[in-house]
Amino acid sequence: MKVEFEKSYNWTQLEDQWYARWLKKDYFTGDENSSNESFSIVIPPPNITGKLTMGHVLNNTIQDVLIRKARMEGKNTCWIPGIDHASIATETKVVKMLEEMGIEKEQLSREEFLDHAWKWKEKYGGIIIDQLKKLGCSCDWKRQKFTMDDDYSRSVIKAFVHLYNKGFIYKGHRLVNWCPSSQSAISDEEVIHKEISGKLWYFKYPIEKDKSFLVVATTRPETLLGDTAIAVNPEDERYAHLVGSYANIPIVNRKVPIIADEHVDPKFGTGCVKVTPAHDPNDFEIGKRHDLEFINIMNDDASLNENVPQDFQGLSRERARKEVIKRMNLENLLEKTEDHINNIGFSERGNVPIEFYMSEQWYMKMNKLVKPALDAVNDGKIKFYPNHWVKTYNHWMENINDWCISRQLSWGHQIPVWYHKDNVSKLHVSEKGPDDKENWVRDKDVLDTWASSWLWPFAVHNWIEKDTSIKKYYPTNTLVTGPDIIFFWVARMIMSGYEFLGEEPFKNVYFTSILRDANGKKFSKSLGNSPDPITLFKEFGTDAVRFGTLLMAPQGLDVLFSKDRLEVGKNFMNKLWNAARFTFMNLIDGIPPDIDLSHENLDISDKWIISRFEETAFNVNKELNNYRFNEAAKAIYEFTWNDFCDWYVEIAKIRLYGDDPKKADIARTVLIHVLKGILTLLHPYSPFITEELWSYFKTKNEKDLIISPWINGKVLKNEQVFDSMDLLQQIVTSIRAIRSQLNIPPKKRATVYIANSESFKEMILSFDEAIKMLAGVNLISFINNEERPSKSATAVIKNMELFIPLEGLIDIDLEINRLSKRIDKLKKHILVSEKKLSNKNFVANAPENIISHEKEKMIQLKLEKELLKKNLKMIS
RNA sequence: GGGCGUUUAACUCAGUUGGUCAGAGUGCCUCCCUUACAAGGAGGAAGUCGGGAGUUCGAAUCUCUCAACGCCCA
Repeated sequence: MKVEFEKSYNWTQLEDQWYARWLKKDYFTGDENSSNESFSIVIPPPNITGKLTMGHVLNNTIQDVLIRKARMEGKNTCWIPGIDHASIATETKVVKMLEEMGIEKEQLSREEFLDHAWKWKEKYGGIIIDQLKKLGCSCDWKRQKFTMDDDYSRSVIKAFVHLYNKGFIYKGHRLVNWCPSSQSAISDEEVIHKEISGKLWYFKYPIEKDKSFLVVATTRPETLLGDTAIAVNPEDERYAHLVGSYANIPIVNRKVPIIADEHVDPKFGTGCVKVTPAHDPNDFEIGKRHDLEFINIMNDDASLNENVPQDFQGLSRERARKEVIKRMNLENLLEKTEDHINNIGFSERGNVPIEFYMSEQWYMKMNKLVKPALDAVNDGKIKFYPNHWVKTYNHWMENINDWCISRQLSWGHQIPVWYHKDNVSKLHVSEKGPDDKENWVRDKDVLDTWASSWLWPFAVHNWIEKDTSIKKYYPTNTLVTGPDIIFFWVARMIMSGYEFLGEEPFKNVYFTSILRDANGKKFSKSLGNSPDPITLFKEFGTDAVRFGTLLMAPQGLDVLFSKDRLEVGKNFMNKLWNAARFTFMNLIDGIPPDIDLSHENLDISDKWIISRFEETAFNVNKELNNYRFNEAAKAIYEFTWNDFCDWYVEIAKIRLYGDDPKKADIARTVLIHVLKGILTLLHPYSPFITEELWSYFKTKNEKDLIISPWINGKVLKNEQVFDSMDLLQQIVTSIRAIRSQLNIPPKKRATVYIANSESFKEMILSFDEAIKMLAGVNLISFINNEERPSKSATAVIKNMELFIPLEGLIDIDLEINRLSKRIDKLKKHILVSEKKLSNKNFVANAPENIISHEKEKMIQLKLEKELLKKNLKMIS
């Protein structure tokens, strides 16, 4: 047992100390040989380019709460951490770094580039892991995985080959979402649609047969250079006579057909559109239907290629747009320009508008993978919290498109497909590759990062060897992640789980809140509005940040984050620290002798605080089981502050400072018992401070808090105790209110007279001392109805009247005012009550208990009103 | 255009199967540096529960409708 107790909690030192001890004691490591029930979580692997954000704090604290609680419950816990190689993001960073060193990626061989990338990973990839440790995450670090570890990579390749052999993976030549910044294809999910205010240009295209013009509206003038048709709606009578004839594309001077296609919206622009099959998905379909020419006019970086007139070649798309407009204007072919709101797709990573680009890519067929994944969620095998995400999930799954999985990058898992040198159409697909490697060329592309991380729940184990850990820890219990990656990751993990292991990857999915700043703006790097968690840890203490963050994050709603709200957490930690310090300071010879609380003669406050604690523990469990982390935190907070500190500790002082050592020991024992209970319940939220405080009170036989038994709590039927405490609190609060409102100086002791006290007299006598201490009273005197003191402030509790004589103490007018206000309020409530009870329908239809309750309520209200009126008369 | 969510005190949120004077924290006002804690204690003011309609004896709660805001999809 410790001897000193600092005046305030000094977290900076203690956090690191405790974390080091937990690691040393190996508390975080899952035991594959344990026969205890398993409880496992896989971390959503943060990106190696990333630093800890408040989003990570929220997400990982929740996982830590789950895993710490399970550990205390005696389960065989395993929280598997790791990081994600993040193809595009990492490659972008490495390319940039190389540029700064004066090296062009193109100058390097694949191997040389990867060498640089690996070095970069070694240098920066571990930052976020260290930060997670600062946060206190109790991950099984011995199992830490990286998505490009050897065994993990083999799993990814194995999965590809498996799906290829099943016919689920194919190569397709079509329009893809192209990111000109990373110069790679990206999937539909990586395209972010934004509304941008732009323009609509009206161009005149000469009609071949009669030298008149056809006006088309376009948002993308530069694609004119790749137009191969003009299209109108077949129902559109304005243009019916032109269908089948030809127009001339200005600048390029190309003769193109005027066609009719149902896809054309007659209400858009002039009802007449230009068709650029190689650069627009709708036009691509039109092109196929009408057998049009597909002219690709762009390079990989979206500059114009050799398929456009010489003076446009090499121009950026932005430049080309200006030039086309200029030329059209010069030739008098620009009819007008209108403002227009454009829905533009941006590349998620590159943050530039995407192009639709014709290219050959690898796709994964989704239709067969979807079914078991859809069923699992809809049959409740996998539960979502909040449940409403099921609808979003279903909608996406039911309208799923094939998944473009190839990326034109080097950093990632290279696609295990080889093309024969003599005949490119001859493919080899396998994990090992062809035996005669010299005759084959491997596909240069790598897989979409999500096509590796969708295997995460089982590839973190040695899936290929099927080692014991996969049996122990798959399926996992809960996935905690943001709703923004429900399609990218959650849905795909469910599909892969069923496809490869025939079982769901997790039983529950908790979708976290989205963090916003105080103005409701989403936290983002580009806005720079996201606070640095490490700075916050230093300023408030990590426990306070964890607790405060969870306290402000309601299930299913966004979080408006502000530092002020972390103050709540910090103050709470201070309160807890001081409650423990108080308890500790009152232990005379260390922890009191072993007192069996179930047999000792406890006083009402003891019984009350123990019952309230059990009830709180019960509620905390209930809330946690429903993933209501804010509610559970609130329950601990309110119990600790309002019940334990404000009432129990204050009442206990009577015995601690009294002269009966036996009674004092009982109070000490209860204080320690409840305090340790609070530490237990709070530990998952705030592990450092609770472990530290625990160390002051733990007995020789007890372990560190992190592995001490969890408390489930129970609801004790203890009405007498609750009624007594309720009465005490009412009396104290009423007296305090009178004192405060009538400006009775705090040091001035008051005398309280109680009339009509028969039924409560004994109860009141039993906590006579508590009332005196808590309410600043020197004498409590029971009186008859006839001897009511004149000139008193009064309160009515149950049917008792409390009198505090005013003579010499205060201003009578204040009391007159106070009583009048209360009487007005009572009148209002009585009116409502009377109206209800005089309603025949109410009396006839409402259940008996409601009616009797209403009657009783009205009697009480009336009684209080009458008594107060009487007293008002007496003093005025 | 389709879907989802939100709307309760100045702010952030609770409010379970409809019935108990509609609650909490922060902020605000008053008093108090009382020997665990001023990062604290005591008290107080503050709400036509987004608008409208309906169901019901009774609606913050159920139904419909309108509105505003946010997110996702097309």
